[in-house]
Amino acid sequence: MAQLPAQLHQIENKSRRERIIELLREAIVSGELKPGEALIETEIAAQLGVSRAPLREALQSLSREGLVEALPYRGTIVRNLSRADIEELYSFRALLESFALRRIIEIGDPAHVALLRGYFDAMLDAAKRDDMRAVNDSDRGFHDALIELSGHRLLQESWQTVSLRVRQVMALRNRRNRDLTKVAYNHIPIIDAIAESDVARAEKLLHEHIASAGDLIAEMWEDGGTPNGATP
Amino acid sequence: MAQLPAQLHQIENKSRRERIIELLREAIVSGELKPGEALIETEIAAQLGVSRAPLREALQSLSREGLVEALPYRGTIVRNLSRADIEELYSFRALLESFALRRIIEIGDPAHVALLRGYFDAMLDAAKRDDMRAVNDSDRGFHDALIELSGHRLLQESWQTVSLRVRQVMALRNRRNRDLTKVAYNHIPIIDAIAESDVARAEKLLHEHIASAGDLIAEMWEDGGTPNGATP
DNA sequence: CGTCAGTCGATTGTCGACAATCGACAGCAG
DNA sequence: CTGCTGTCGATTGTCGACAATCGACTGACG
Repeated sequence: MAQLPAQLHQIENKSRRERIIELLREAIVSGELKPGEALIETEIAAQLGVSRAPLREALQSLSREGLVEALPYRGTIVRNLSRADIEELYSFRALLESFALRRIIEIGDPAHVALLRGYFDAMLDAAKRDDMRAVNDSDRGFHDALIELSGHRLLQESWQTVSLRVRQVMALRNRRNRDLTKVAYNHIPIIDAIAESDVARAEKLLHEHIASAGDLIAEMWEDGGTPNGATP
Repeated sequence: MAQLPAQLHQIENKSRRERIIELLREAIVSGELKPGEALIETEIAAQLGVSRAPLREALQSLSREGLVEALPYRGTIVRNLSRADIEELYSFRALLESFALRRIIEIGDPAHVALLRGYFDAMLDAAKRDDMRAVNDSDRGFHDALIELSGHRLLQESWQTVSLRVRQVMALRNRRNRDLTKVAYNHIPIIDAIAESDVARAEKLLHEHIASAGDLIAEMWEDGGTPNGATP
């Protein structure tokens, strides 16, 4: 089994369905497709050059993930986000991340802490360049890592959904320019608490960190659509 | 709009897909379809008298729920459950129910407590008749209610997945006959703690309640298949 | 003018047939 | 006997056409 030139990449061999899922998912969480927007199967299928079968299966998946809402015989729309949804999202997010954090401290691997510090360094670096995009990416990396390092697969599954919706919310809000370096430095006490295995303090800090982010967004949120209750 | 005779039921008007989902889901969580078993599209479609299109969409959903595993071009099998899966399942379950419990206490509605007591009464009643099935149903009702009463939709979504897998695990284990009335009475201190708004105590009791149930099952679990790691 | 049955276009739900991919096995070379 | 290569059956992935359902519109009727 001769080892071929190392620069050969694995070729992409995903089904149409999977690629459609990723494509639509990215369009939704990036805000390109806005809440309430109708996803008409015939249209999208034609646009992507595929038949409706794999497209329907993709929409089915997105529906399970909660990114879209499928109304029987009436179509599929990008799910609306009410202020209550935002609050639920962030409270649930705090729950999941707290759990991950407890497990990480329980494991107590110094390499984990080092990895988290790595994300902080990248975040701070980006903040100094005032590169908001990079700051957000590092921030996401940090929080994703928190879940990943917990080693809890069920948690990771659940996190995916939550994480996607958080990205969507962040893409949709009016971006208020806070002091980016300040945002980055917010993560340091949390990492320190983890390093010191201080569960209570780490949990408290993380909870505040997430809650304040959630409140900030919830406050400026205007219920565009009527997710479940109406204003008739 | 004349009110028709009250004994008229809403007629079932679900798509084939939905009915297939429910049917297969029930077959899996009841243990009728065993972990590792292959679900061949052509076979099942013929057996149910439907085409493969709605069946595939149903399998897609079950795959998202984690009840089955879809291997590209190689078929779909009922997901295997390792001992590690059981432990993850119960630790996550404890997390979700604790969260629900905190919210219920925060809401502080006496009607909620009354409802929970209702489930306990039914459970105790069934236990005295030594009706294991009814005890399990009431137990499930109690824990489902806990989630429901929290009023947190995202939590409810997440719970569905967890709840289904718990049912599956309970259906698959060798049923050890414990003292049913003892099982029922385990719930009383939790309800009392909720009634007294004692978060810490309620949470501690609930956590123990779930952990002991999980440990009991995990101990007697024999890793049938090799979910992710192998014994070659 | 308001109400209600009937009709219509748009869209989703379902079907049967065809194409693509996989693992297993047979056959050949060394 | 060992290892590689090509073929085959089984199964999934995809397609285009048809059926079912919905909301909006129309128009008659009180």
